[in-house]
Amino acid sequence: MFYSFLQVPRCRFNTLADFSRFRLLGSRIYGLEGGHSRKSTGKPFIAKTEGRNRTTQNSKLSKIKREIFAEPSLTSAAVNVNTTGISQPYKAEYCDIQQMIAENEDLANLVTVIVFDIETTGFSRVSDRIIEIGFRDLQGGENSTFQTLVNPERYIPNSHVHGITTQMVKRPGVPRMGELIPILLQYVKSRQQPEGIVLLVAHNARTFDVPFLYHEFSRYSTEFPPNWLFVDTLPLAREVKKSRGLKLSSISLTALGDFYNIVNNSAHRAMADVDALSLILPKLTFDLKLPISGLVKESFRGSDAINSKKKTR
DNA sequence: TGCCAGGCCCTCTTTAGGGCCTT
Repeated sequence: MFYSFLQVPRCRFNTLADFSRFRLLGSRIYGLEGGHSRKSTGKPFIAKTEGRNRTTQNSKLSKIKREIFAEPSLTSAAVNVNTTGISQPYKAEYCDIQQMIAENEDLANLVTVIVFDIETTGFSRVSDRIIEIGFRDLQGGENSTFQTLVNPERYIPNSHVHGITTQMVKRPGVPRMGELIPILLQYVKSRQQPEGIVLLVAHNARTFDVPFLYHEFSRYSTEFPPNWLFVDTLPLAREVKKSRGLKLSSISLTALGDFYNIVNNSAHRAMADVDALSLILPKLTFDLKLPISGLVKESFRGSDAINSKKKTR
């Protein structure tokens, strides 16, 4: 029997419901069960506490994962990470990751899966800016989610899309990107396993979220940490639709949510979309019979998304 | 003056073009 790493009957991840929350700052709480509001948070900087102590949970999780990934097909031998287009400085680091994976049969214990989403002032990675981010570590535990508005220091022309207004992001306490990056790095670092890798998952990550994030980091002379890998769920959804012959009119996040009966009352708010994708991802990996080693295989570096060129045919 | 995002995928294609997906 084959199961997705996120959808195993034996494995109950206490990540997506029934959690209390810890707020670093702010009063607005987002959750999967209670729906989401487009109203201003007023104090936009929020982290959550979710359920149990993470150490205890990790212990159980590790045991479960050891059971899940005991199958030969899920060992590191199956991992074949594509290094095409990787710049030389990154290549050495990337080889280190490959070596690390190859030397560890217990791959799952090395990988932290974080679903993320951004809201922006528009589609141009060059001229537009990020105005909201949301992150969720699917392992759950304390402070497993991270979300905040971001002050882009400019007018927001597309409030009709996400409900985020210029006034909202100009409030005191809303960080600018330069202030947020160190905190974001610290958040991800706090979630990863020692010497582990992080899979950051987003819908249309390759051509939207990752390039946007990359350019924002570049503006502040910051590079993605070498242990960050990205996964785009758009091609996964495309593959599911193709291989299973699903009658999906679209593979947008909204359409996928509808298809899998996932309620999202605040689409186009970062954390609401993160929560939706957090529920869609297990469905996709299950349908594709994709273990975590498969997700690693599907992953790419941030620099790959920037350096890739349009295919010539 | 005109443009104003860009990469992937599909097909009525491959020496191309249009739709999709993200905000």
